[in-house]
Amino acid sequence: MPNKKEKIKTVNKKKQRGPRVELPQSLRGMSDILPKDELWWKTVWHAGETVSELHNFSFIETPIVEPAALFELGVGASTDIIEKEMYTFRTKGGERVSLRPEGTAPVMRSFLEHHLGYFASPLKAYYVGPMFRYERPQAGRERQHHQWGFEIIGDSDPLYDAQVIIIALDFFKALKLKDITLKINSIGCRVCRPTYKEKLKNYYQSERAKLCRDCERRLEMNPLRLLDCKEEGCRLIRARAPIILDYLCQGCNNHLKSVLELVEDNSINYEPDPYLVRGLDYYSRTVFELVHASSGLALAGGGRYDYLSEILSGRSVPAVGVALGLERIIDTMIKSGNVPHFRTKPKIFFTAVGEQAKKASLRIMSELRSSGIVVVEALGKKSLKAQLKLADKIKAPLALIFGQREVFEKTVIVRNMESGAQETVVIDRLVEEVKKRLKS
RNA sequence: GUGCCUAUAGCUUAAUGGUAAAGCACUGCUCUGUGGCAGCAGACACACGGGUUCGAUUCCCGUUAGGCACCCCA
Repeated sequence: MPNKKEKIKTVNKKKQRGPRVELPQSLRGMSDILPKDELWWKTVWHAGETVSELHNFSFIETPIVEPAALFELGVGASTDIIEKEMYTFRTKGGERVSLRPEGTAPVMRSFLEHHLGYFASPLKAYYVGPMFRYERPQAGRERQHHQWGFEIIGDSDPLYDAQVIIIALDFFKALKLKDITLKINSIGCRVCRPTYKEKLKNYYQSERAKLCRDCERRLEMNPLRLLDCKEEGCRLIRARAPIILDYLCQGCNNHLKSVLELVEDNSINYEPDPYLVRGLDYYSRTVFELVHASSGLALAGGGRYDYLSEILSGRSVPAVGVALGLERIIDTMIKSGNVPHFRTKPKIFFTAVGEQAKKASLRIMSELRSSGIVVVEALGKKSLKAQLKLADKIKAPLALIFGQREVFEKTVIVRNMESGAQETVVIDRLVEEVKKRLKS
């Protein structure tokens, strides 16, 4: 006997194993969003839609691929994002194109290309979609990630700086995400920033011998980044470094003051951070990050970009915006014990036994669905037992049982899954009866 | 791009220089038209490639992917 069994086993195994093929995997740093995370993503999308509507932001969507020059000009050719992290390639037609590393430059491009200033002034628009950066993945960093962004284009009033901060915080509030701190700074304008940069460079030059190796490099490449170094020695040097606030011009100073006043007026928990500098060239004046307390991760970042339009088109259009990192937000919510609070409709489970019943059931399910009832089935399963097991698994409040007998009687059994009570209902009244039971 | 760590079933984790075990999940049976509980049975894995070896899932190297740090950023 055992011999027989073994023989069959091996035969089956051989049959099942086809030729070995290698499944192409997803690329590094690019992950699938799987059904198990559906509720998280819907929670975020729903919060985003709600907040956008309440603030009257219009929807805009730009292509994922743009001319490489858009970002090289807009974001800044010497920034790390462009220099090392952008996916740039040639198309068959020979154009140099890039996968967008961020959303602001494309929205500005669209604003200028379609003269959206005529649509609304200022234009308030939101976008959501994937962004691409060729980086080494680690916690809170992926090569493809999703951002939800808000832009206000066409006005330089500090009120709008405050508004983008508020809308981002409203987003977090809608997600019930707590412990968010606003880190804020001004990086000045092209009048005052160069002076400060020079001062900073001079100061660090004098301390050069004590700097770490990275900072020696930063001194030449990007002096503002010196302020970011986490080395103990460099931090000590930083403590006595000139800070930009002392070098802001009158205009920038007033602007920052107004923004901070508005932030305080709205009782926003904030921390002025004179060392906050952001890696994109187009920022001017206000820059900020919204940081989650326990992880220290920036969940959103933004600022004013009054020069972007000029760089792209020669026309001066002031603007301010913010972008939220969706993967980081979901990750943070999971880690801080939040639950997805997106509400799905109750699902009722339809079971059918026997060929005839199964054939007739599609029509009945259609009728239920037309009335807005979510119907789940597993008609591929033979036994009623297996079908009811699934009904239990998805926590359906009601199961409908439709078999040979019911086909003839033109009825359906409605089973309350919690109490186990069941009633026979004529098909004509099924929608009505199901609705009645879902309400109570 | 640099450095360190990791890779066993769908998931979480064992063991082993002689091709692998468990829990959860899955399929089915006990129960031919009634879920949750239980029992039983079944299917499913050593990431890929190379080397050392009589023999490698185990040791070594490479590739790929994941984690962490740097760099930078959402």
